[in-house]
Amino acid sequence: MSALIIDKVKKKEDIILAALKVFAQKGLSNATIKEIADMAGIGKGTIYEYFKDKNEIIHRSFFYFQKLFEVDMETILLSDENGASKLKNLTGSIMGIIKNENNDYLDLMFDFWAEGIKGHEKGLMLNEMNKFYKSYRKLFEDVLREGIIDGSIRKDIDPFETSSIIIGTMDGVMVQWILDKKDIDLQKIEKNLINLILKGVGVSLLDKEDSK
Amino acid sequence: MSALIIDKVKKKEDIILAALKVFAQKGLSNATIKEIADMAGIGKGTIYEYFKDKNEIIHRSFFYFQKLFEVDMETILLSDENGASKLKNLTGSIMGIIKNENNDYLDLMFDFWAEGIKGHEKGLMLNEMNKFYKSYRKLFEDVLREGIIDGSIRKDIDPFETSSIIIGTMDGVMVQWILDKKDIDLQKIEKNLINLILKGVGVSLLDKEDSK
Amino acid sequence: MSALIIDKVKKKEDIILAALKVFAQKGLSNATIKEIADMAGIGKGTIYEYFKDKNEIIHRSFFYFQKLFEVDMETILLSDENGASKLKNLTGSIMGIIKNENNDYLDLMFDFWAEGIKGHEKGLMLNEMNKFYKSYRKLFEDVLREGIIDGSIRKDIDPFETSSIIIGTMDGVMVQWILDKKDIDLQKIEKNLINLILKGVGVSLLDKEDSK
Amino acid sequence: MSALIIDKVKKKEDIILAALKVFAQKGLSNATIKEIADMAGIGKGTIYEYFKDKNEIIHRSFFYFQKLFEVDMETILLSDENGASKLKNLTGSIMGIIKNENNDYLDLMFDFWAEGIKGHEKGLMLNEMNKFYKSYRKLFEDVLREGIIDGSIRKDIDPFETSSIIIGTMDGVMVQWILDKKDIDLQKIEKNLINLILKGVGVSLLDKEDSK
DNA sequence: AATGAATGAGGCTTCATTCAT
DNA sequence: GATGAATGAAGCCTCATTCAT
Repeated sequence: MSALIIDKVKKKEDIILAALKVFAQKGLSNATIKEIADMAGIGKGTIYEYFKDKNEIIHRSFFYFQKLFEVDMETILLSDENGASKLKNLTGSIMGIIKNENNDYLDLMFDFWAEGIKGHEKGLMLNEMNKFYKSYRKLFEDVLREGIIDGSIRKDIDPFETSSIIIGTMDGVMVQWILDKKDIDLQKIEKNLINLILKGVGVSLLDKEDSK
Repeated sequence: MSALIIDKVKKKEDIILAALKVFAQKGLSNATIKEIADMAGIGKGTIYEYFKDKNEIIHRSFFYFQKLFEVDMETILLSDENGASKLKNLTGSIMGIIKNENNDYLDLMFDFWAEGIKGHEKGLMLNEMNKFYKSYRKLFEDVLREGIIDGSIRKDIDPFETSSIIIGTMDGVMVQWILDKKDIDLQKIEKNLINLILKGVGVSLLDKEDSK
Repeated sequence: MSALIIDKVKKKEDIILAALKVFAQKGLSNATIKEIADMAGIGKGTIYEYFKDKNEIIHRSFFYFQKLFEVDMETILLSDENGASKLKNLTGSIMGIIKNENNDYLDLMFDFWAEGIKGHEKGLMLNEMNKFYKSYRKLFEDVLREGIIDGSIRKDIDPFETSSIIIGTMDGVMVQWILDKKDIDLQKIEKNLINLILKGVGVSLLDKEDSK
Repeated sequence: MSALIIDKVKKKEDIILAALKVFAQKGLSNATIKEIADMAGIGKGTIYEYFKDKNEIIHRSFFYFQKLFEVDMETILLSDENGASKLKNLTGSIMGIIKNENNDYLDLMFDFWAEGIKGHEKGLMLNEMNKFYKSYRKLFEDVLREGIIDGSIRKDIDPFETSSIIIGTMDGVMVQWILDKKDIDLQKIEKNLINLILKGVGVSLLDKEDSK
């Protein structure tokens, strides 16, 4: 009995994984139920034993997709490093997810963003996305505040806006990478990115003196 | 005669503007020709007097959309300010476009990104997007190099990777803003963003001494 | 004034000739008004100044087409040859039309046959076709009777049925010729055809004796 | 399993039979998928489970239609009658098919002829038609040669051209019959046709003497 | 008189969903 | 529970016809 439930759950996951692959190849609208069923190795009708309709598959796929980006932050946040170090580790972790992602799925980011602000159950997905971003921002915000207190992060920054910017930076380079994997080298980007976040690109007066 | 050509061009543009609105509301796939025609205030069949098929509308809309993001860089680039100042102005200009954009259209960014890497004529649009990003990166790269030479930008950054990151930063905050215009205040973001790019968030030893 | 009427008539004929060409290439249903107008070197709308609708063009084209097959029989029929000779000449004349026909049009035979027994104004065209065939049969019937009387045609044939058969023979070889002009040599066919009609293929007892 | 295959084949045939009826009534181009589906007693979409598109239906219908005209020649050809008798039987057989054909379909002859030399996949059908006619001509040609050898057919005819003519004769009377079933009596035609083929209509010198 | 831009009815086709097996 | 045959709503596109110029 319990086994049956597990099987049911397992099969739903199988279908979602198949759906994610097809969605990533064709886009949410252009993917057909037939294609998803074929990819999952089951019959077209069977899909409907596990999901109400195509929309539900999209939403479940979205939730599943989102989980792939959840980092286990505990080890980072509970370490006794200073804020700047934690920020560095956090950033590295997220870049690692993007980089290592078994990236049949990553392309879907765009589709879900697009679907989130349009689509039938717009509200549901948009809400979930915003929750996702909010928690991310909170994470970075906390680390930034910690750094301000421990003196490793500049006092004159706004932790809230800045957290938004740092996260954006990673999304943004991901976009360019997805669009042009040949031209963009995520490995190199990562180093420069952390460098930029911590030190900026500008030269201060002190830097100048430093360089004397 | 000349008037007719102008009218023809004008009408194509009208249709594209209508299409952009509908695409932004419904998504590229879900938008129907009927909806576009209605939005343009013309008959369904008329669309086909101006465009071969729906795909052509999508592509033309994309090109039109892309033009909205083209900034007139000349005044910035030809000024006699130093590289850091130019970088600041450039960033501000682009943020200005995002901010001021008559934002029925901005949502489409996601759809075009998604369509670019999928969709039927994937190659065409992807190519165009990459050209767009390449030229943007080149722009920033040149300014960064200029700054390195004039001493306003740190020597130890990689101009190519960094240009990619800076552009990404703006795309990334745009994403969050589109998804949640209530929570994200682009105005404030802009200031912090330029600040972050120039100075970073980290505190150097010199900063620390400075703060004494 | 009279010139204007003539112009009008001339232009109708131009359109019909254009229509015939397009019909022959594309078929009645698949030919478009635009194609006909282009072929006639006039505007699409102009067609409707001369014809009520596409159906009228089809019918007028049919009538025009039919005229191409009308032979001037007088010289043949009024000659003082015997029936068999007249039959031979008549057959040769018709084969000549088929053979010499500027054969962009000949293919249309099938379309008109098909349209005649279906199509919107089925009755009209079918009636016309049957009138055409009736008069042809009458022609041959009269010649056959003449031959029976003058002793050049066998007494034991049925002039009515036989006229139908002789005409059919020519239609039938035309069909094969249209379908496969490489394999079918109308020139040779013609000789054999007249031979067959007059003498048949069978060997009579008398023939046998004759061949001794 | 085997039953399923049979059912699938059976259903395809049902659809083709329905299509043939509708095609015969409306013409190939004017027949709609909806009409075919209705005639077959199934849903519009179901058609596409069995056929790729309308064109495939047309082609399959054509092949099916063509089979209706295939005669089982064996019994005729293997008989020990002479060539002339075989010719007579062959002709009678074919006339029988035309006559007895459950003739909702016969009208389609024109449409297929027309489609064959135009239409999208012109080559395919034309080729098939020509194969059909070629094999028919070969059949008659062989019989004629046989007759020439056994002395029942005149030596001075060309078997190839003549076979073409004889087949044409039957097509030709079929045309007249289809166009005007009231006026044309196939029954009577048949007798006269065989008579004409064997003896011709002309009176030879020998005939004349014979009639003394 | 001549035109061609505009139109929408109507055709073909796809595909999410149902349901009988 | 699993399936896929059947379905029809809905979308794209064509094209005969109208009509303002």
